[in-house]
Amino acid sequence: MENSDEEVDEDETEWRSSFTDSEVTASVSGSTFSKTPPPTPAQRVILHLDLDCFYAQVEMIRNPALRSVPLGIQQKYIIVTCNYVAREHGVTKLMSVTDAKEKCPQLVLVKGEDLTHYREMSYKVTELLMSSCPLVERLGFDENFVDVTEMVEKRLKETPESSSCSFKGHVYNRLSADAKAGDHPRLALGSHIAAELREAINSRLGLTGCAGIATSKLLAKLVSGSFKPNQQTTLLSEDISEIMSSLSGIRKVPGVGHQTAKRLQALGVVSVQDLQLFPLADLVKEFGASSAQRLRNLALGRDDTPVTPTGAPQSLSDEDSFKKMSSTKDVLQKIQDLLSSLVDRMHKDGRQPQTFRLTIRRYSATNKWFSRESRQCPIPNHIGHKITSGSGDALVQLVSMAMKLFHKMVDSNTAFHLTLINVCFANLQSRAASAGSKGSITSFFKQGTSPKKTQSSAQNQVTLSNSVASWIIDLDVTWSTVAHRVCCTSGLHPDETNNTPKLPPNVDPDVFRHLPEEIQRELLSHAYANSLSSPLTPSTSQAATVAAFDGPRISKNPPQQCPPASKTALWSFSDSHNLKDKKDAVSSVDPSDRETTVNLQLPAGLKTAAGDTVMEERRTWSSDCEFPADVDPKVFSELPLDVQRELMSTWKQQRPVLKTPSSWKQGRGSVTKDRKAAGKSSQANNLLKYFKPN
DNA sequence: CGGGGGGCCT
DNA sequence: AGGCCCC
Ligand SMILES: Nc1ccn([C@H]2C[C@H](O)[C@@H](COP(=O)(O)OP(=O)(O)OP(=O)(O)O)O2)c(=O)n1
Ligand SMILES: [Mg+2]
Ligand SMILES: [Mg+2]
Repeated sequence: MENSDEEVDEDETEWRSSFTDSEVTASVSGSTFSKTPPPTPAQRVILHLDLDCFYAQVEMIRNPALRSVPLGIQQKYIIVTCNYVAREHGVTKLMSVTDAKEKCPQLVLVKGEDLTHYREMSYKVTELLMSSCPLVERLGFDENFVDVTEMVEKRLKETPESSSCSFKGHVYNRLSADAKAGDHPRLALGSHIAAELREAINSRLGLTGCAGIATSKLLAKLVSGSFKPNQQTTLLSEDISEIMSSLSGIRKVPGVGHQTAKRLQALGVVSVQDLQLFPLADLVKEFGASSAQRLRNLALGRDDTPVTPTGAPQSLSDEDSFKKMSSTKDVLQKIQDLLSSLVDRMHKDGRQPQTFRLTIRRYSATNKWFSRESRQCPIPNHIGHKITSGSGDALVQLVSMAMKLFHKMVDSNTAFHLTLINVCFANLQSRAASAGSKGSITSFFKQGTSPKKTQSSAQNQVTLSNSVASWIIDLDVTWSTVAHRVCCTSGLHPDETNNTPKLPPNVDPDVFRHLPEEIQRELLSHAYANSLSSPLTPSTSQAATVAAFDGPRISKNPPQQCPPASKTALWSFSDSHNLKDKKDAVSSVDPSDRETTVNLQLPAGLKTAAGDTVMEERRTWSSDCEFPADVDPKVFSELPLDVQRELMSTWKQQRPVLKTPSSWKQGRGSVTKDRKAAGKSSQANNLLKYFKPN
C-alpha cells in the first residue's frame, strides 16, 4: 500500500542522465566483448506484479455478494484497504473507520485482523509465478518481482520473429501502441509474459492485478502503478529519467522511508531532482558513503539489485493490539491465545523454530505509535521438536517461556499499560537438529533453511537449480486439530501478589495460577520428588539439553497424533501443475478433540519468574568466561559447534539479566556469529536492503 | 481511532 | 535488541 503521506510536490524539470544502467557495470568486469555465453545479459527484464486491493479481493472471492457493494477491510479502527467500488466513493487505503463512514455511509465492513486467508492466497500467487519462472521475490503479501530475462532470451532465440511483436498493455509515456516493439524486443516480450502471468493468476486464482515491466526492480515497481486497476505498463529505457522526475517527492522512491526523507529534508532535499543534483560529498557526510551512493543511484533510477528468490519465510509472528492491558493475568491469556495460533501455523509449516521473541508496545501519551521492546531466547530442542511434531504440549512450555521474557521487560509489581503484544518464531530450521555426537557432520547438514542470502552470485540462472532444490522443506499437510486450551479453564482467583504456594523451581507461577485446581494439586504432590530425581546426569549424548530437563509429566491420555501424512512439499518448484484448487482450504475441526485431554508438561528448563531464589542448580560464573565455572573449557571446546551454541544460549538465559542492569557490557563472545549462513556480509550497504546490492 | 504482518542490517 | 525499510 502506498505511503499515507500526502506530499504536495510537483516539479517538471527535464533532466537527462546518461542512463548507464548499473547492470552494465557488472558485465564490464570481464572485457568489452563478452566471451562465451554472457553470464549476465546486458539488459535484464524484470516484472513487478501488484494485486488490486488485495485483502478486499480475497474477501470478495470468499463472498461474491461483496463485489457489487463498497467494501472496506477493517483492522481495529482502520480501513486497511477497500475495493474499487468504495474508492469511487472517496474511501482510501489506511483511512480511519469514522472518516470512511463519513465519506461512504453504506460502506460494508469486513474484519481483516486475521491474515490467514490473505497469507494463503498470497503464497498461491507466488507459487503460481514460480511454476513459470523460479526467480520470484515477494514483497509483502501482494507483490512479486519476477526476473524473466532468461525466458525472454529463450523466446528470442527459438522464435526470432517474436521480436517484431508489439507491446501488451500500456507503454509509459506513449500513446497506445505506437511504440515500436522492434526497438525494444526484450521488453516487448516481457510485456507478453506479464500478460500471460496476469492471465494465469486471474484464471486459476480469480485475482486481478497490475504489472510493471522494466529493466530493474526499482523501475518495474515504479511503473507498475501507472494505470491502476488490473492493467500493465512497460517502461522504455529512454523514459527512465522521465518517470523519476514525475515522482512527487523522494518519499515515492522505494527505499526512502520516513526517517531518510526527514534527514534529506533537513538538507533541503525534497524532490527527486534535488537528490539527483545534491553534492555527493554532502550526502556522504550525512549518510555514509555507501548509503549516499545508493540514494543517488535510486534518484537517478539506477538499481542493479537482483531478484532474490524469497523462499520460505524467515519468521512467523502473531500479534494483537488493544487500548489497554495492565494485568499479568490478561497478558498471560493474550500470550496464550497468540501462541496457540502461532504454534499451529508453525506446525503446518513443518520447520522447527530455534528462537522465540516477545515484543510489547507500552502506552505513552506522546509517542504513542512508537517504540516497541522485545526480548528473545533460544527454544530448547525438545520443545521446538514438539512444535514441529505437533505433540501438543509445547504450548504450556512456550507460554512459560514467554512469561519469563515478559518479566524481563515489565515489572509486574508496578503499574504498566501495554497496547500491543507480538509473539514470533524465528531461526527456522528445516530439519530437526539432533545434537548428536557427530557434531561437525550434523552442523554441516543443518545449515540449510532458505537460499536467501546464501547465493551471492550476481548472475542468476546458474545457481538456480541449487537454490530451488534447497527450498524443499518439510511441509506437514495434516490439519492440526489441537486447539489446546490446556491451562485456561481456571476457576482460580488470579492474585497478582504472591499468594501462590511455594512451587517447584521449574514451574512458572503465572502459568500455575491459571491451571485447573486438580492439576495444581497434582503438580504440587509430584513436583518435589521428581525435580530431585530427574535433572542432572542427563543420560547421554543429549548434552545440549542438560539444562532443559523435563519436569514431571502428567498425562491422562497420550496426545493423539494426527497421522502426519507429511509429504515433503516444496515451496518452489519448476513444474507447473496442481495449484488447481477450488475447495477453500478450510478443514473441519476434529470433534474427538473436544474432550481436552490434559497432557501437561511442566515448563522445562525454565525457572520461576524473574529473580527467584529457588534455583537449585545454581552455577557460579567465572568473570572472564562465557560459560559457567563448573564447565571444563576443554571439554566444551570439543563439543560440536551447534551444541556449544545451544549450551551457551541456555546459560546466557540463566544469567541475571534482570532490569536494573549491572551496567557492564559483555563483549562479543567469539562463539557462533550466526547460524543462517548469513555469511555473505558483503557490502555494508544499509538503506536499501530492499534493493539490496549484489 | 495508527493494522498486522514481513525483511535485513547494525 | 533495536532501527528502518516494505506491503
Ligand atoms: N501499511 C499497509 C499496507 C498494506 N497492507 C495490506 C493491505 C493491502 O490489501 C495489502 C496490499 O497492499 P497494497 O499497497 O498493494 O494495497 P492494495 O493491494 O490493497 O491496493 P492497490 O489496488 O492500490 O494495490 O497489504 C497493510 O496491511 N498495511
Ligand atoms: Mg502492493
Ligand atoms: Mg496491491
